[in-house]
Amino acid sequence: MLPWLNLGLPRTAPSAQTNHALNLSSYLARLVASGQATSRSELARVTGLARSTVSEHLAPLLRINLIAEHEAEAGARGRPPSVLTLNPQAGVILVADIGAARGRLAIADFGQHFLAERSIKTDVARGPEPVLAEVRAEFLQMLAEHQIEPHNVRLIVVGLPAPVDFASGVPVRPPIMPGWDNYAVPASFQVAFSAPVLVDNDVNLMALGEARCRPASQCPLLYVKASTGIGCGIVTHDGQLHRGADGAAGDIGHVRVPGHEEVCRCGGVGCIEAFASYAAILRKAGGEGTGNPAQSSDSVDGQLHALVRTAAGEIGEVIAMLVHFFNPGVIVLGGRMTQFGDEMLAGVRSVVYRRALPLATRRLSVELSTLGNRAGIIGAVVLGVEHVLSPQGLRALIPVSS
Amino acid sequence: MLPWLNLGLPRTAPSAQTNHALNLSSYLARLVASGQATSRSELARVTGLARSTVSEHLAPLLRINLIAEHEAEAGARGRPPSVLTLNPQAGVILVADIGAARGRLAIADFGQHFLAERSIKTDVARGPEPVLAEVRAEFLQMLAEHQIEPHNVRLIVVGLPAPVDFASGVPVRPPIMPGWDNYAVPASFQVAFSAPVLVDNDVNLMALGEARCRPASQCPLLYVKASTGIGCGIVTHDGQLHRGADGAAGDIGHVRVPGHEEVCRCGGVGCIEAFASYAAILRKAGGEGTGNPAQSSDSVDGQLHALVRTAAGEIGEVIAMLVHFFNPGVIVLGGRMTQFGDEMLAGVRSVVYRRALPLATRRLSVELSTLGNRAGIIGAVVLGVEHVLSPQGLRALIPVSS
DNA sequence: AGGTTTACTTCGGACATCGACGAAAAGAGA
DNA sequence: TCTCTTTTCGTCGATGTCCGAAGTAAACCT
Repeated sequence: MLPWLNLGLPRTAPSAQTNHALNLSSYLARLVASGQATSRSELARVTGLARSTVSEHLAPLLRINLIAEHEAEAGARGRPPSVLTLNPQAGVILVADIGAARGRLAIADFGQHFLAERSIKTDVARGPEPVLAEVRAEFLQMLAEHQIEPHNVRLIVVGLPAPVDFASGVPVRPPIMPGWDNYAVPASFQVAFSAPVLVDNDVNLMALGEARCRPASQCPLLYVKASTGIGCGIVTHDGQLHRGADGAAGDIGHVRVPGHEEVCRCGGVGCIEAFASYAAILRKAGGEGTGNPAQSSDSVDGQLHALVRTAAGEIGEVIAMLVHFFNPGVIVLGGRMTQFGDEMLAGVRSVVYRRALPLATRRLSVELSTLGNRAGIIGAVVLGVEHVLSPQGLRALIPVSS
Repeated sequence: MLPWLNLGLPRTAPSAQTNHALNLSSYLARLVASGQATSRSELARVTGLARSTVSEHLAPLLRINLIAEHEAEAGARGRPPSVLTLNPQAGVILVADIGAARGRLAIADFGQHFLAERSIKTDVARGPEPVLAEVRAEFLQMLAEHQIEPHNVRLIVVGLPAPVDFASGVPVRPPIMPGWDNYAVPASFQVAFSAPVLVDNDVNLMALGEARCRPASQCPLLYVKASTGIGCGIVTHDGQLHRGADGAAGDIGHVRVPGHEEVCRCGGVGCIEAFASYAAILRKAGGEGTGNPAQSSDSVDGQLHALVRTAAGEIGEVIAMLVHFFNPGVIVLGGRMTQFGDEMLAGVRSVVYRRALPLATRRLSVELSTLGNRAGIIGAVVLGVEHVLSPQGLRALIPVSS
């Protein structure tokens, strides 16, 4: 006799009928957005629904101009379909990937096209107000340059180099951002825009971007970023970001590695990011400061060469452990350390394949990021589009008439 | 301009209408099974559906006798409800938690009551045929003793101390089970029973059992088992088991810890389970063999005391790393190491709370398993009940008439 | 005995989904 | 050029799902 077991129940009953129509509309919109279907007939084929049902649930999306249809150039046999796309005039998403020293801002529409993009200097140590004020100003300027009315902004997505409580959009105990703890980032944007604001950890956004640019079968995916710090983004087998109980998941920079006594900015000793991060390598290589030490691995001098190899190996040790624990399908390496290219990749791979069990590495692939320093804003666009096209997001757009 | 992004889409369209009714019936059945609702009115309140809808979708479940209703003893004001329970006569689930040296078998009904339970000796090194044959024989004997017809067995759930490909039910490259690699465990049971067979890693089942015996808000949950080996089961924030890309997730026994050179049975050097597992401690404590060295921490002599403390600390180091990476809401310690009780708990806790970042440990609780050595069979029953009551499971039971 | 409360069933209406039919718009072939 | 085929799209009735209202049942309270 057991106590009652808490069976794995969804939090909400299926088919509360009020939002069932929204679920279908949302599903259709996401199929169109992902390019898996471009006409009503194709949607019917992909979903298995009747064409009439598809048309019915497409109607509200066309009515609010979220989806546009235009004539297709013919070429096939029968009547040419009316091609469905997300309407570029439906509004834009503002995304900001704020790093410790630099930030990347962009404007995207729901069709996942970048309308504008720029990189700015940020110094998060100055505190939230000046940094966010500059981001807001840059956003307004970018909008003006492209003649986009601010009220056409549907959503703002911000990535921060800190643990973030995603539900409230608030950084929690950031180790490197004095003054940001519990700062209400969404409210800061709502002085200039009326759109909702999503805030997430920057590495989470990069992981999401990489995951969505690959076949879903590669999940679970681990994105490891090595720049000033070392962090990790986790995408589970069903494509969801794993943020952990407190939004602190993936914070592997302060894992202790043996044999190193460097003092870390977190106050601890022997943290991997105190030894193997890009910043630490620069320090050891002779304090070249902000200079760019390596454009390609050919120009790496001997000492730097050795430092990168050792650091990559230590990172590989940690990754090998994560492979044991999490057994991902693919590991993507990102951050400024990937400037060292094959040096970095080989260093990590050799340790991972040597250390981890054959079963977990048999089909594992370890790769460099294909998105480079745009992974953050791409992931932010993904998060934004998925949010707007989610049933909850559509509820805000579709009038309650029906 | 991006390539098309693979937005996070569910693999199947919502509302294919053919199984929509099944979804609702499944949801109702699971609510009844978990004890969250015991009458039609209560179901209506909990789900938000109309009472008539509840009755309608309950009907097929009553018709196939999966759910039974009996008169309630009165006591409240109005008409007493007809109490709904999972019918004990609906059939049984056979569960087996097969360990390296001992196995635990049980018969349970869908109401999550254990009808029979016994422990047997197993020696998995003898290969799959003799071990599974004995399990089958024991099952048949247990059924006979309780006068249960073998054709009333609806499902068989087996836990094995090996990585398992859950979809096919086949162990893959087990490190300690010679001859089991790719052995078709389900087929082995189908010579005696006609029921479907689920096979999973034993630690996964224990993690599932612990997770379901706690409020869902404690997820994500990590279950760490330290016995002959060291393993870990992962339950994500939505209550799902994370099995990894190859079914190898949680295999943390072969994480390397610094400062130890013990040779592990996996062939590596410095694996944590070669140093800090229960078996390793017994070896070091003087090779007492199969004797039971500690019934309570009072009887632990000084040397054993120190060994346990050190081992718990090393396990704590690994757990601290997992906390950094995964940020769980609760960590449950299980396995034979928990015989050392508070000694073990204190050793792990002290390291975890000292090592991990405050953010991730602020609300983290580290606890001993409350289910003890029954966690495996309890988790197996959970997996079985959830499988039978899932929409797919119900489809097999409910005739296609409607 | 009658009122109150709670629980369950039945029934008709509102809505969703489907399949069938027909119209529209292209190319293919006579 | 005209007709046939092909593919797409819209419309309409049939079927099934879900809801709310009304009615019935079974307890307790006064």
